[in-house]
Parts: sequence; structure tokens; C-alpha cells
Amino acid sequence: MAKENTQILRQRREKADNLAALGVNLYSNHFKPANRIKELLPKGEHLAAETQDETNYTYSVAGRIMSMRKFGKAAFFNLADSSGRIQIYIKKDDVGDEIFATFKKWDIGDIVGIEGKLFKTKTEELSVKADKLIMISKSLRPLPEKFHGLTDVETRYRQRYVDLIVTPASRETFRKRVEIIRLMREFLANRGFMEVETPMMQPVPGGATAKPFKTHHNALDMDLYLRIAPELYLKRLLVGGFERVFEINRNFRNEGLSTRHNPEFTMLEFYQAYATFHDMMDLTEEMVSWLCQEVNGSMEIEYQGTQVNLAPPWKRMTMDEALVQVAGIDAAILADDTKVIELAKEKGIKLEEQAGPGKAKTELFELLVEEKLIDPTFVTSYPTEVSPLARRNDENPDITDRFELFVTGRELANAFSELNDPVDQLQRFEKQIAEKGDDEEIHFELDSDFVRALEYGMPSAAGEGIGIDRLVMLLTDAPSIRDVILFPHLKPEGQQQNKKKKKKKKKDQGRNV
RNA sequence: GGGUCGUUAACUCAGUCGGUAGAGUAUCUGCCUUUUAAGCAGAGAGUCGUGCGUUCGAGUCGCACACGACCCA
Repeated sequence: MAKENTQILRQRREKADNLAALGVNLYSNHFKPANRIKELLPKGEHLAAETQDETNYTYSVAGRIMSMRKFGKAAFFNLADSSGRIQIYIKKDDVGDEIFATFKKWDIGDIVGIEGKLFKTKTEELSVKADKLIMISKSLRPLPEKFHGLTDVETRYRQRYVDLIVTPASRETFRKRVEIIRLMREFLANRGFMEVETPMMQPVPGGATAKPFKTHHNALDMDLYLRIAPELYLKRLLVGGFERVFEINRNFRNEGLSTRHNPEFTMLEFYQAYATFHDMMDLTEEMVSWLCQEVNGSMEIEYQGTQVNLAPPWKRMTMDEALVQVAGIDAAILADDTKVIELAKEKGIKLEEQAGPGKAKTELFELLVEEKLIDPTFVTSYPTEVSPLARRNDENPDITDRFELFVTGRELANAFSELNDPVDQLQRFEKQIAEKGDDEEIHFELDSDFVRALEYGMPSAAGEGIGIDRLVMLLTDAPSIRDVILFPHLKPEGQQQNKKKKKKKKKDQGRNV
């Protein structure tokens, strides 16, 4: 954290005090800008250099002072509101000695209101010649340097408000994020999907294999988990008769942080009755390529220096095909259960005792294929062994009617024809519990109410999850998930002492035992 | 969890072989009524991430820790 009593902060506070002493309200609340800056720009387009707007209309705008060029008896500064930026010109002769004297105490970073008329300077920059000025909010901290801006990523994440003030690219990324989500809702609503909200606090966390966060409800005196996925609740809604549902909201996973993982992340999950995973592929292809076109104006984009083409149709291949075509594995090995497991071990993959060929294939895929799938590729026919919630293929019970979507070597979506046989589902849950690995934090409990729901009958259906953060990363060319989350999780600043104490305590306990 | 790199003024960054801490922007003072990384002259501004150590002397060398970035698991 920045030191809190530096010279520059003291000077700013003094200046504010001086202004207040002159009777200026530093935090006034009555100025209502009649115009947004963006509206003004076309109104002055036709003006020639050094001429004033012939309508002589008085506009009013409000915003933050971004830069300032002061002269003895005049000044230029740039004012930014959420719509854009415009230059303001103030002249002592126009506003009078008193007002000009208070203006001299204005700083870069202050939020102010301006009334005035449009004109063009001799360098042909459209500007507002100020008649009236009002202080709306005095800034007590200096903004980062005007030329380089804020480049320290830690400060950009911790003090996103400063980042948003001074980094246009950052504002643009978050505008795009909002737009992507808005368009996604529009796309799904147009196809008859209903947006619903299901519990974020769940007594039994399910729908994925992940470590949950635990919390506690005091009045009920019961533990609850922050959801790792909404899947099991959305399927209950299919049972209830809502045939097309979706939810866009946060999931929480109590796992490591990286450029691709934030503990809370946003997922779109949607379910459609009487559909198969093939329908989901069609829908996904259509939706994501359209989103890209809408947001970027093209389906061909660059992600971190790599060209990616999102124009349909997208490649579709089974996991076996991917292992043969992309990883160059002999098809004969894939057909032989023991040889597949041997190959995985040769490649250095550690498999648990009970792991079968399906697990081995999936691991081989992750190791040898994933990162090579740059243009969007649907990989289908995942082994049943690694797909506890997906419907088995009618011809081959060892594989499921499932796909994952990969773009730029990363998983972007996961979908399948849903398992709606309650007996099969119960058995798979039981098997999962019996085989629970050595990781105690992965909380796997049987959701018997979900099985009961299936027993009432769930229509055949397909469902899908799309990681919104990763999609936004792709469509905004962001290298880190923290660049697309407004307030990403970071370790707290300045708590060294606490941590040290904790560590010491642990050590002491260790010795006593 | 492991490795590599980074942390110096509000911001962006220099800092040589271990010898009194530097620049630009920002700030302050003066001049300046069409500038736009305005200009000119001057000034102030530092817990060199934190702690311990080596040394006559540490921003610089060593160790530990914190935070961050990247890579790996």
C-alpha cells in the first residue's frame, strides 16, 4: 500500500482546504450535465479552425480532468466522461478574475462540471469554451503519469478504479465482457431459453469434480457449500417441465490460482429437452461465432499472436480420432486396453490403481492433443469412465455422447446428452463414492434428492457449460483471467505479521507432537 | 508446492566495482491568453518491499520472509 502521508498527498489536501476556505463546495451535488461528451463531437464537425459554433448554444458536460495545460491567464484541459473525451478552454477574460483564481486550484483527477459553447482551435480541435465551472468532486490523489499510464499489473488489479480511469484498453475489455454476456442472453432468449437462478449455497455440492468452499448457516446450524456447478439443479428444472433453461452466474472452486483460474468464475450453463449433444455443437458454433462477429466485427481474430478462425463450420473429431490424427498414436494401441494404459505410463502419466483405459486415454489427450487444437474443435466420444453425468452411447457403452470444445489449446465448453436413467445415475454416483481418490477435500456426497427427481422422469436432453471468463479472454485477446475479471482475487496487502505468527504457531505445534 | 525474474519519489524508469539517491511526468513558486507528452526558470519530494547478516561502509553482496509476473506440478 502506498504511504499515506507523502508530500504530494499533503499538498493535495492543503489545496483542497484552501479551495474550501474560498467558499467552494468540494463535493457539490447539484450539477446535472445536459449532454454527454459523445453527443458534442458531431455537432462541431463542420466547424473551421478558429471559429465558434454559429448556434451559440450552451452545452453542459461533467467528467474527470485527464490532463491540463495552464497558461498565465488561460488554460486547456481534457475532460473525460464515460462516453468520451473533449478539450475545454478557459480564459480569464471570459470567466472573470474570481472564478479564474479558483480554477487555478483545480487538479488533474478532479471531477468537474462545465457549461460553455463549442468552437474549434487553430489546430482544429473541437473544444468547449467554458462560461461556467463547478467543482463536483476534488481529487486528493494524483493520477498515474499521462504518457505511460499504469503498467504495474498488481496495481491495475488491486486498484482497478485507477486502471479504469487511465487505461482505455481495460475499459474496452470490460465493455466487451458486458456486451458478450448481454448478447448471450439475447441469443438464448431468442431460442426459447428461460434464464433461472439456482442455489449458490448447496448442502451437497455436485455437478463437477472440484474442491468446494465451505460455509456455515448459523440459524440452521448447518454447513453449506458454495456451488462448484449449477448442473444438478438445472436438471431438476427439466424434470419440472421447463424445457429450455440457462443460468449465467458464479461458481466457486477452492483450488489454485493461475492465469486461467480464479476461485470464483462465471459459467453459462444451459439445458435443452429433446436435444442431443449434436444439437449443442450446432448451437455453440452459431452462438460463439456470432458473438465474436458482433463484438469484434470479424470471426477471424488474433489471440496472443496466434491467428484463430471462429467462422463455422468447426472441426469435429472423436477423442480416439484426435489421439491418432493429432498425437500420432497407433490406432491399434487405442483398441487394446492394456496397451493404452502402458502407453500412458510410458509418457510419465501417473494413474491410480483403479484407473482404466478411459482415464488413460483422457490423460493422453490432455498431455498430447489439447494444446495443439488452435482453431475451434469439438472433441466427442469421451470415455464413460471420466463422464459420470453423461449419457452412454447407444452403440458403445464405454463412451458417452459428450464433447468438449477447444480453442487456442484451451477447454472452452463441455457438453453432453444428459443421463436420465435414475438407476444408472445412482450406480455411477455410488461408484464415484466408492472410488473416491485420496483427496479428502473433494467432497463427494450422494445427492439422493437429485436421483429422486430423475425417478419422476427427466426428458431426454442435452446440456452444456461455457466458461465465460475464458471466452471473454479469447474474444478480447487477454493473456490472463485477471484481465477480464474486474476485481480478481489477490492475496491481501500488508499482512506480513499475521502470516508470520501463524507459521510460527504451526511450527511450535509440530514440535510438540 | 518447485524454479526464474521483479519490487527504488504519486506514476514510468535509471542507478557502473559496495563509497553522500537520479531522470522524465506529476507537485510547488515565478513568467506565459489557441495548447495538446505546451514552453522557460527555479524548488521540494525517498522506510530503495520487510527483516536479519557480511562489511569501516549495503539500493548494490548473502540468508529468510512478503507481494507480484512467468514457467512447471
